[in-house]
Amino acid sequence: MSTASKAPDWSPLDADDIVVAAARIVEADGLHELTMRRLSDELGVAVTSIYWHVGNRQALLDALVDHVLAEMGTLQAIGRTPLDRIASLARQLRSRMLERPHLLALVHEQAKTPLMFRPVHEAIAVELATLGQHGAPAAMALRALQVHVVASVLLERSIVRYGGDAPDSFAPTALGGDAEFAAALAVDPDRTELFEFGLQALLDAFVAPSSAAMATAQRRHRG
Amino acid sequence: MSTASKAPDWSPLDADDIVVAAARIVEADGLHELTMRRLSDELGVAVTSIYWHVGNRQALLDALVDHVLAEMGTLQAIGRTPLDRIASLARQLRSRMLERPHLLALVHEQAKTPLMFRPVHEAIAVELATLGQHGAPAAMALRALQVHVVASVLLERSIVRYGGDAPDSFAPTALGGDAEFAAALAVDPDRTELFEFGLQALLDAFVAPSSAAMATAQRRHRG
DNA sequence: GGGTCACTGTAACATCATTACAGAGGGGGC
DNA sequence: GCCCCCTCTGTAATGATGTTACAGTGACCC
Repeated sequence: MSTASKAPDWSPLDADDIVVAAARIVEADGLHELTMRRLSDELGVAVTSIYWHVGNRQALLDALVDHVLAEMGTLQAIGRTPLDRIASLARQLRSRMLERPHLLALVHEQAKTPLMFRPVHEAIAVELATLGQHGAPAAMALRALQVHVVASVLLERSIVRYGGDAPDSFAPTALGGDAEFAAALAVDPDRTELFEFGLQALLDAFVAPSSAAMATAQRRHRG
Repeated sequence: MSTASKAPDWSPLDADDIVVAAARIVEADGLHELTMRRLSDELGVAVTSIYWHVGNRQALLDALVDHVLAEMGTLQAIGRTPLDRIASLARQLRSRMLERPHLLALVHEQAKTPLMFRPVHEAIAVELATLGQHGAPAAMALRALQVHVVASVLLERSIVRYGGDAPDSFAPTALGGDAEFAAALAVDPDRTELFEFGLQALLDAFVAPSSAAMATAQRRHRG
């Protein structure tokens, strides 16, 4: 029926054009600036055209989320060892998410945050299998990585938006006089370093089944 | 001047009453249900009274965030070893945050997420000092815990809201035929177990300075 | 030429945050 | 008493938002 492009020589407004324009607005000025009127103004059409093409605002947001998720594509692992390749995937995903903070906030608000892990989901699963991880523990490892990557970016954006008037500082007396500790808490953390710390802790837990794996194994036996 | 309570016998509407009522609305029905009209209706006053007492909506949200943060109070460590005590603090904070999902979302939207770590911030810092952690590495450890606890709750809420029609599943062929792996990914994860996995990985990294600490140390040397 | 389909524009409605304005009630100064 | 100010409340308006009812407009088909 309407599968062909129908020769739209006069005004080729498509639902996709609307989503792209909406993504540009959100990425530039944030979600609260995405209003139906501004969107129609920017596209040079009437508001009702937006509604005709996408339904309503919620449908537009849904399409926007799908667009963002699809745009992230699939990432390629880099490195020789499986751990290196997993780490490279995690870092790439983090970078890509940090590039679009407003769209990230949108996806989170629409409760689709877990889907942002998709670009690396399968690749990391393959690496975990190569690493010798199997069954439920491998699924746990994959999800622990997901929590760390996605959630740390989420929190990192919040820290950046917060601006940070050194809220983490307090007198070193409580720390046994460790002035260096107190000083390190007073300044902005190196967020990349922080990300790497948690990432390496997880990777260590994968290869060295120390107390982490033990605890979950015990819990699994009891449960 | 107006420090005394002024004998308000006819209608003792206070800014605090407004914040409490707002907190109740948000906790019950979510942030989008918190409208100035509904708030004034629920309090039995006119909408302008709200404005007179708290200024505007943003000021109300700020006061609400402060109220929520103050209400969380300070948590008490439980356990004999420092690691046990740190873990208990992390678990308590997580539980407390999970109890108020809507207020949690509010705090996050207001970019105050990092402040939610405050109830355990100092207590964990003390435990880290007891554990022998000092200076910048101790600050890094503290912040890594902050990221894991706060952010994992944030993501967990998103997963719950998402509902989950098993988006993490794919055919086991990609996993070398590990059907158990694929099956574990198809069902809802045990989120408490997932939290414990990441927590234990971090605690292990604190006491066993393996590749995690090594990597950050190397980066510190180069940087 | 008439009809239908895809699409656009005008103008309205309800709801929201916000505010200009006019009070009401009491306390203090005369 | 009386007047004024201070604190607080209510009425009614304004502008922005999402949404929709309704009327077109142009192209295509028979």
